[in-house]
Order: sequence, then C-alpha cells, then structure tokens
Amino acid sequence: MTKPIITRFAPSPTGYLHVGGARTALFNMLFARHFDGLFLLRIEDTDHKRSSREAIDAIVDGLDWLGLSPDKKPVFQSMNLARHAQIAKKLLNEGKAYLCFCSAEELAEMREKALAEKRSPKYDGRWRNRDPKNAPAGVSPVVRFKAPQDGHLLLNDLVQGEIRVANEELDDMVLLRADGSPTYMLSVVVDDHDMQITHVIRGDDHLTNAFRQIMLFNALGWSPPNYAHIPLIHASDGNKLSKRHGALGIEAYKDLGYLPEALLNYLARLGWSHGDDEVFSLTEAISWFDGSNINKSAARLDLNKLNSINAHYIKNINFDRFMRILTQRKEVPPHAIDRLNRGLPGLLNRSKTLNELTEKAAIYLENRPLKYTKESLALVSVEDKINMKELSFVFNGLDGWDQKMIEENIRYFAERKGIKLGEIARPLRIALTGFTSSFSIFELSFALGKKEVLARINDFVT
RNA sequence: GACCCCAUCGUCUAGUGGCCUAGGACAUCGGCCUUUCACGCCGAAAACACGGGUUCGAGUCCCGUUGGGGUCGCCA
Repeated sequence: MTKPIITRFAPSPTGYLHVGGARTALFNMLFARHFDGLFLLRIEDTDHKRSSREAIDAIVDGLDWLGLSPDKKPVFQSMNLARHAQIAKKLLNEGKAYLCFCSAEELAEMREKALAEKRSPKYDGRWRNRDPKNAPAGVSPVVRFKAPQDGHLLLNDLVQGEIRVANEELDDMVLLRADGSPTYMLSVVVDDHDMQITHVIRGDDHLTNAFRQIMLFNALGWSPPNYAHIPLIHASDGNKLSKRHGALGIEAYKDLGYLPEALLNYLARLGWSHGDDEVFSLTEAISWFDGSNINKSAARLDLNKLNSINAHYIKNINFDRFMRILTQRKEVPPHAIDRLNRGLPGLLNRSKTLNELTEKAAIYLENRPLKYTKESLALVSVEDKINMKELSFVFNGLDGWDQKMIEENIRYFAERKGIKLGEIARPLRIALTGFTSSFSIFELSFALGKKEVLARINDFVT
C-alpha cells in the first residue's frame, strides 16, 4: 500500500476568499480526488491581530458555495501553537537554532545598509555564534533557525521544474517570536508534517518559501512534501490582482450572477489545460487532473470568457433550480409560475448571468396594466391598434394554445391582411411587453397564456 | 538592488524537434437564419518578444537581450 495523497488549501483568514485562492483550492481538490486522496483545509491564523472570524466564515462559505469543501474538519493552526513552540525548543536544544537579541531598529538598519550596498537585504547572522550571556538587558530574544550556509538546495517543483538556490541566499529565519509564538515558516512545516501532507499546491509567491521550509524539514529529519507552485492570476490589464484592482471576493461573483460550476470550469481552464477542452464537468476535470499540463506563466482574468462559460451553464438550468434562483432575488406571484415554466427556454438562451436572467424574467412577473415607454408608443399607429384588436378576435377563437398554433395564426393573419409579419409583430410585442425588443412573440404569447395575452392586448388598444 | 520564475493571436490556451501553411475557445468584424433581441451556423482578421547558437530541420533545445512577475518581515 502506498501512502494516500493528501493535499491542503491553507489560506490566512485576513480577508475574503478571492479567485486566486479559489483556484488554488480547486487544484488541490482536483489533484487529491484524482488520486483518491484527501483534500484538507487549514486556516493559517497564527497572526491573531490580523485574523478574523468574518474572514474564516467568508473562506469556508466561499469554498462551500463552490463545492470545494474539505474532506475533514478544517485545521486551525492556532490550535497547534504549543506543538510548534516545542519543535522550536527542540531545534534550539539540538543546536540547530539559536537565540537572537537584535532589536527592530538594529534589523532595519541592517536592511538599509545591505540595500545601500546593493546586496540582498538579509539577516547577517550576528547572533549565530554569540553567547547569550552577552545579551543586552531588557531584550527578549527570538529563536532563529541556523540555516546551512554552504552548498545549495534543489527543488523539483511539479510545475516549475528543477530550481536551484544557493544556501547563502537564505538567511536565518525567525522560528519563534519574542513573545514565544511561532512564525508562519515553522508552523507550516510542522503542520504539513503532522497532517501528512504529500503535495503542497500553492501560489507562485511561496516559491522561495519552499526552500526555507525544506531546510526545516531536513533539520527535523522529516521528508518534505512534493511542491507544485502555480502561477498567480493577474487582473485583466496584466497588473497584479489586488483588493483595489479586480480582486473580488468569491461572494462578489455569486452576487454578479455567476454559477459556481461555471466559475469552477473557468478557473480550472485558467493555467491548466486538457488539450482543447473548454467546457467540462468537475468529474471530467478530476479524471484528467494529474498535476501535469499546468502552465508556468501567469494568467489574466477575463470576464468575457467567464460570461460565455456562465451562459453555457445557464442553458442547462432546470425549472426547479431556476425558481430557487429567482425567488431568492425577486417576489414571484403565483400566477407567474406557469408562465415562467413555459418561457424558461427563451429566458435561459438569452442570459449570460443570473442577474440578466432575473431581469429578463420580469416580463412574466409583471402585473397589468403594463407601462409603455414613449419610444414604444411612438412606433404605434392607429392601424396597428386596429390590427391588434382584430388579432385578439383570432386568438379568442382559438381552440387550444401552443406555440406552433400561435405562429401559424399570426402568419395567416398577416397574410390575409396583406402586410408583412413585422407589421404585426412590432405592435404585438409592444402590447405584450411594453418594449420594442423582446423574445419571439410566438414564444412570448405561448408563455404568457391566452388569457393574459388577450388582456394585455385589450389594455393596449383601449 | 540581490535571488528566483516566466514569455504562442487583444485574452485563455494547444503544441514535448519534422504531422505547423502554428490548432481551439472568448472577444472583435462580416454573412446566414429571422418578427425584434438573443441563440445557432458559416466565414474573416489576429500570435511563436528580439538576437545569437545547436541541428539536415526549432514555436519546441542552449545562451544572451528585452519585457513581465515573485521573494527578500518577530505577515502569511
């Protein structure tokens, strides 16, 4: 038996779940499922000051909405603080870490000096071999990792390939803060180990962290997980995605009227590909997603494409789901239900987002008498009204009411009057909707129902 | 600044040395369909960043340039 694949999505709860995070979660989930493994969620809340309950809820709810809920209860990193600190102490005892008494000012100075000398601004290891007895009074020390200084580290990244970094580029990172709390770098390593994470799939911005983390794994005698650093998502103009710039929370996409499966499909296609496949189900994605074919370069967010994928999924919405969506957004009078049911195909065909869908559905929700726009009425002549009146007699005499029958009768009516279909269609459209453009009048008439059509025409001509 | 990463149509991408006269999707433009609006269908325009190698042959391999991105916290 080989070890099961375990992945994790590890956001810090300092804000909402954004698209980049959602895609990272997706990739982790896809990969785990593909190998019949586990997908876990770990909330990285070791920074109390910046973490919030609201952010945690936003992340969990966002994942839930997308259908990316983890296979187990989320792990809260803050619950493992004692364990992390204990590991740091162990390193300290083994001489693999040391106490550093540098003040914040001292560190800042060090950085500025390095920058001024055009060197990499890193900690110079001044307390590496100094006796703690020489410590200045009143300074509580941090614990720093005694990082290897010679040689290099080789990372075989699943996405980026082989990357080599000289150890001298990495400085002695802080493991334990002056108040005794563990830093991110320590916590991640310990938790990834304890949770038996086999594959860390995360944003590109963590690439250099991987080297520091591997150092720690090595010092602890643990074997590091596999790493896959996926490129970041940029805003549509190529700039970095930020809160001020295009980075909306996942719930914003929900409010904008995107379907979760559409967003997922779009996100999966951003940076990953399976040949020329564009629209595919989650199940298909899972069967295809084995960690290969992930792009190395950053991708831009493109709402046009999202819209088009969303439109595709909207076409597959059934009536029950449609009603759930609609009633969440609008008051639906009982008399409208049958009309909506009949008019659904036309509604779905014409909407790229749920918001559009809801707006378009309004035509079936409205109560008589309709309001006609000035532009509409300007196009209506006395003859038009006479024609409508006559058409209503035709409708009234109809035995039955389906789209085909309606179409045939309207066409025949126009033919008999010796006028073009458009001459009937235009006023009828205005009579039924109040607007100059709408769906097919045949479709509309059918969906509205005979009684309502007759009533609306009557409103219109009188 | 140092280190690391990246680079195919406007955008997302296919491409793993000959199948590439570079394919698909979105967007754009034109046409068809047609009662308007959509949908759908057909078609067009549109890219290998640049310069050197390697090779019989390079979008594909190597080097450099340029451009973009990331990291360099007692944040994660």
